Amino acid sequence: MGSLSQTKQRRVNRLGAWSKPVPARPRVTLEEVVRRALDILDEDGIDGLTMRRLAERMKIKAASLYNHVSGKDELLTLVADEICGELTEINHGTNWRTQLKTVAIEFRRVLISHRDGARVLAATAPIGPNRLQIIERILSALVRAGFSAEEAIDASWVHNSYVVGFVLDEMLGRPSDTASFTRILEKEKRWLKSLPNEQYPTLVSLADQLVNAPPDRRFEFGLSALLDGFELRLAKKRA
Amino acid sequence: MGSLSQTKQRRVNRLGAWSKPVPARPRVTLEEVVRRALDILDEDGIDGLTMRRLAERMKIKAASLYNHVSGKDELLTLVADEICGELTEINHGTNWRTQLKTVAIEFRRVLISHRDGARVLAATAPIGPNRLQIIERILSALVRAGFSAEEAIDASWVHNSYVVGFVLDEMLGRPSDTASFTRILEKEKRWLKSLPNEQYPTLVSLADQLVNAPPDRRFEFGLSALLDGFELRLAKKRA
DNA sequence: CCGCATAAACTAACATCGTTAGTCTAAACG
DNA sequence: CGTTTAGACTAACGATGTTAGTTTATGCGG
Repeated sequence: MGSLSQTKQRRVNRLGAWSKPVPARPRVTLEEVVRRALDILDEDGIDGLTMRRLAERMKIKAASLYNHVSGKDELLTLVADEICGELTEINHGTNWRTQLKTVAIEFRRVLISHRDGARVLAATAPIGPNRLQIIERILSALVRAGFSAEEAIDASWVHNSYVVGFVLDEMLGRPSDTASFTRILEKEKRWLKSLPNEQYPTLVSLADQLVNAPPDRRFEFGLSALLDGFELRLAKKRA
Repeated sequence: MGSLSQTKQRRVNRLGAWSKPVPARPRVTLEEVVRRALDILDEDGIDGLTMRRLAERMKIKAASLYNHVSGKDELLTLVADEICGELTEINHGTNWRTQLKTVAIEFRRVLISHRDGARVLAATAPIGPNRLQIIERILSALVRAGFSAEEAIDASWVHNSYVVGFVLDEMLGRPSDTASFTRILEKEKRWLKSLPNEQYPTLVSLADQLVNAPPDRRFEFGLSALLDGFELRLAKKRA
């Protein structure tokens, strides 16, 4: 991953009253930093994940974090990979389609389980072992299934960005609190119904179903459609 | 690169000295604010779009922006809608599939044409007339084509989040400068090839094609697959 | 067992950021 | 012409990411 930046500094020993006793040498590890960051993310979301708050939680000052991480960007990248580490192994016994479906569903579940998980993924580069592992698995499954290299690349990429994009959209403006969420839904429904009928006839007439549409069904609808499309291309090639 | 050279002008509140006469009543309009914000977005990206920089560009102080906009969130929402306003009218003569395809391709083109356009969309609520109009069109096209209300809702939602999610992913970590972009691609290719073969065999072996895969083809691949899936469901229902 | 190099903590500060409070001014209107 | 008021202003607050320089204590070679 990114090289850790370390500053070579001239050391000047000054004598004087050492009135403030404090530190120790190995206080925190990188793994701990990442784990704690993920904790904060779960509690307060990505906007609450601050270098200062993270440091405070670790009983450390903010500047000290830069001994373990080159900046917030690298931190988020590590958190993203940590999240992706929760995906379980792929089942090699099944066919490509159920593999892709399983990974997608599990991926979404994991992303939802961490507050702003999708936003973290969408904001960081797809590097890091766990994240690469996911792509590798999808890609190899497609190649083994008979897709050409080009098709496999396109399909795996699309597969990945569909999941992340969907969850990102799904979670947009969603409060962590469940009660206030249903209140928001109610408000949205009323708002939808109130807008001009001439301009948005379909939107207005379907307002209720639009708001109440279960995200799980929506996700699987799109996923199935996508996989159907993939399958069709594979079938055409065999013919 | 803000220059500090601007001398602060003394202004005495109470008695005596006035200094520079200044203001006027209707200095800026909301439309102008949004348009300027979009200009800045294009030049410097979403991180460069700052209330202060926007104000400066309009020869106004930052606080004055709050007379036109409730906050940065609303500003971004307006910018998002402004971007969506660039989509041209849908062609009602064609069938649903080409309509969805045309909108998707045009949508992506527009999002790409504005720096961080997808990030703005992904960060704001889907309100605003232009943005709603897009959903309305897709939705009504699907309903007219024979999809059930539920299917049309799911499909239009997926269609929308696919486009935004794809472009978001596509543009991740992409510099505005073209020259430095190809340099980054080269570096990524080398990086991909350098990682452990045992863990990522497919990724490594397909490194070149992975990096050189044209985004346009990828986008249309996924889009066609998705539409194929939609079409399949429609056909099944008719049977 | 000791001194020293160094990793890792610290303090302090900088430059920005979004946002609020309160003041003032000039255009609009009766 | 006086009053009202939208819309500008100044000033400040509290955060944020990040850098520079300093201090400390631990591990290691002697």
